[in-house]
Amino acid sequence: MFLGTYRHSVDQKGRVAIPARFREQLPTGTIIAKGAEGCLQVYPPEEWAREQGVQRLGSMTPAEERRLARMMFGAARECEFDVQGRIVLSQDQRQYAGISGTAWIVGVNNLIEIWNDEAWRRIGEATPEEYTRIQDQVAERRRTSGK
Amino acid sequence: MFLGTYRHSVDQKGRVAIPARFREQLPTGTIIAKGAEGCLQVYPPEEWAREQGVQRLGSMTPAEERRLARMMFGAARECEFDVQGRIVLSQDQRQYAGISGTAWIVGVNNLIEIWNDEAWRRIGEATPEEYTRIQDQVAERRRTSGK
DNA sequence: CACGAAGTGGGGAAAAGTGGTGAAAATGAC
DNA sequence: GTCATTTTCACCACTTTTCCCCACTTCGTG
Repeated sequence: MFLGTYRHSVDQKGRVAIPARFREQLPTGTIIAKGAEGCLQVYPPEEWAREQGVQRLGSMTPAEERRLARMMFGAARECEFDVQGRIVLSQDQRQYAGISGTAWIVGVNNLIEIWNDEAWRRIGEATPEEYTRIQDQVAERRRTSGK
Repeated sequence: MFLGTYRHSVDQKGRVAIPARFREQLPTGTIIAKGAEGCLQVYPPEEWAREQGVQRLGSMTPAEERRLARMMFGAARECEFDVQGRIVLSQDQRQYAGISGTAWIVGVNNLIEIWNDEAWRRIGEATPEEYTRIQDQVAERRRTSGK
């Protein structure tokens, strides 16, 4: 389980330190991919396997799903850690996520997300009022849509 | 079962002592997260499991749920007790709950909440009249909405 | 009043994160 | 095919943060 938010620096070579708490849960075969809302997502092998199961292409696959699968799998890469526990974000990945200088590294239960400052401020930070409202909203939605 | 309110100090490192009565009911795997109305909530493992059960993030997760999952898990941490029985509140958590100097630690049946002075005075203290009114309000709401 | 348990505060060792340098590998030009 | 240039990655040194341990104070109890 990945929990917590960390702000780490990204140097000119695109290196980011993955928090030690996260790193020790990430075996080789961990994948980094593009994610929704402009973040990058780090998948442990089992979680990646789950995605592969969900997004399997075939002759009956609708166009939109084909597109998603191409983008997602096409842009993904295996993570390689250096001795200090850092991974290198490719030029392409940094551009996609708008990352330079610093990044937020966020544990989201089953996977990890990497965000640029501005996007995380918009998506992830919330006043108590906002947080309460969103929580109530999702709770209400679950209640009405039959759990 | 967690009962009672305690006022403890929060030092500059963000450490708070959890009351001994509470601590002895909290096994490893206890989680601290943001809660509604600006408090922090301490979940014993079973309570946390029940709470977050559904929310596994994947490419098929709807937007609202993604947002909530990011905020919820991003702000949560596993509690780690030192030898004195204290936990560390992260910078982010302290800011969210407006905590510095002292905090109220409140047992609320199945979980524990942590409040700043001012918020707890507002939320937690009530005159007999208020108390009665709120009780009746909740009872009425349950009656009308089935259950 | 004395004793023990619970809470508070601070200092130091160890771990985690950051930035830079140099060697090796890959790429491209001639 | 060779040489030069650029990129990549492994290593090293430094800074910062975390957390572990010790000592003191306070509170409740016998």
